[in-house]
Amino acid sequence: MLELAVLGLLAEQPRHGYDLKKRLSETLGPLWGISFGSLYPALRRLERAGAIEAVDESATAPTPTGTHVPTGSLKGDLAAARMRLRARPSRRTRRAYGITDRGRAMFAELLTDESDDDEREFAVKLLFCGRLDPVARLAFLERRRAQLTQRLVADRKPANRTIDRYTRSLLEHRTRSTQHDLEWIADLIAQERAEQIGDRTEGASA
Amino acid sequence: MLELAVLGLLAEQPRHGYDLKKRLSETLGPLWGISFGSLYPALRRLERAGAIEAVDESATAPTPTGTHVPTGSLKGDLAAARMRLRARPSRRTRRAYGITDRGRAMFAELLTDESDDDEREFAVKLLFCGRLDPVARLAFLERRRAQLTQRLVADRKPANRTIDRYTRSLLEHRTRSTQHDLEWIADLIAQERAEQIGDRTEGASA
DNA sequence: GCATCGATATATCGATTCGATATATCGTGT
DNA sequence: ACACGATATATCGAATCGATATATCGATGC
Repeated sequence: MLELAVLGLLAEQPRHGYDLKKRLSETLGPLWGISFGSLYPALRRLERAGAIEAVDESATAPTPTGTHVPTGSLKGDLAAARMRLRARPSRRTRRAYGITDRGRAMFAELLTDESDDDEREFAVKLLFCGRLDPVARLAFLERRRAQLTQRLVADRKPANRTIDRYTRSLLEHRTRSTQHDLEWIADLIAQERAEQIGDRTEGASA
Repeated sequence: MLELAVLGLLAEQPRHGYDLKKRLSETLGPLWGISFGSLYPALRRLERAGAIEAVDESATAPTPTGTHVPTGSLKGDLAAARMRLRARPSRRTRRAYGITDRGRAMFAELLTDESDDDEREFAVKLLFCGRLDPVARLAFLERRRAQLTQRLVADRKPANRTIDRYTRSLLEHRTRSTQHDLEWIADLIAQERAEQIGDRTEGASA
């Protein structure tokens, strides 16, 4: 799971641990607060497996991450100039990783696997599903749709036991949320289909 | 977290592991698929800590869990009669646990703690917040509201980096979901307030 | 009767993840 | 000069997961 996320980000460009964590927390937000205690071990795992490797920063990365958008003050400019001079910002031995071919293969495999994803896994895969071919992507979204539909069906028959008031509220809210999710996925699917038809038509007319 | 959930359920009545897992998965649903690999160790932890203890089933439990609502056929009745005769269904050495005073104290403490809950923790606490006094319950709900409001504010300023199409969709959906959650909590809070006022009025008139 | 299947039930293992903590550097504000 | 907050990596023990093993029971089919 973490490995998929890490490989997905590193496939774009080399990054270091802190940066990976920031990106992922920004995007996955409250759904998954990744901790360094899992991230750094994961990086070492991936490195041992030959999926990623340490790279020289500044070589490949045009945006050195920590640029921070200086406040525009004179001091800010000076600081930026100093940064540029030193070439390597290097806050406490920064270690950037890049993805290898082996890693790319691994990523493709993890992204393609058709298991019954939980909320997190779905979110992570969605984040990278732009790298799937249209057919696989549609299948991925359809799987999610089926899953949510199934969940709604299960929610339909309320448990026979006595339900506390707050429990009932939670259950009802969950059902509404699932419906909300379902509409969202349905929209995504509709868009995908529209585009695929569009592509075909263009292809035929060309 | 698991401890809070287990103690909360056992405070109602004695239960065994499998049953606990079923109840929790039913209610927390996709948010938290508790595994036996965490449940059984948790039970032993709690037992070691003197928060729960093995109890004789059938002694306290009027509903033997596995009642299953017989199909109404003759065979079903016979099976039920056999069950009743044997008194102890006992599928593979079933171990039921009951809560102790120590456990009740622990539960109260876990439920009352005012940390910044994640989604799971909030759901679990909500499940049991009926056992909080009205003031503490309102405070709990208000904390959640503040948290969600804060999250919306954070979502407001979109990252400066380039965002992939699916990432954007995910982000937008997350914001909508948070709004949805916020409305829900606001409703719960409104209800609480209405009732507290109602109680005060009744008390004054009595 | 008997075989088999699915639900019930507990247990354990290795691997993953979490949460807290330690440490260090850098830029900024005072 | 100093403190502070953001950046950055690392590690530890504990909690959790996911898979697997094992056993019993009731129901279904032959």
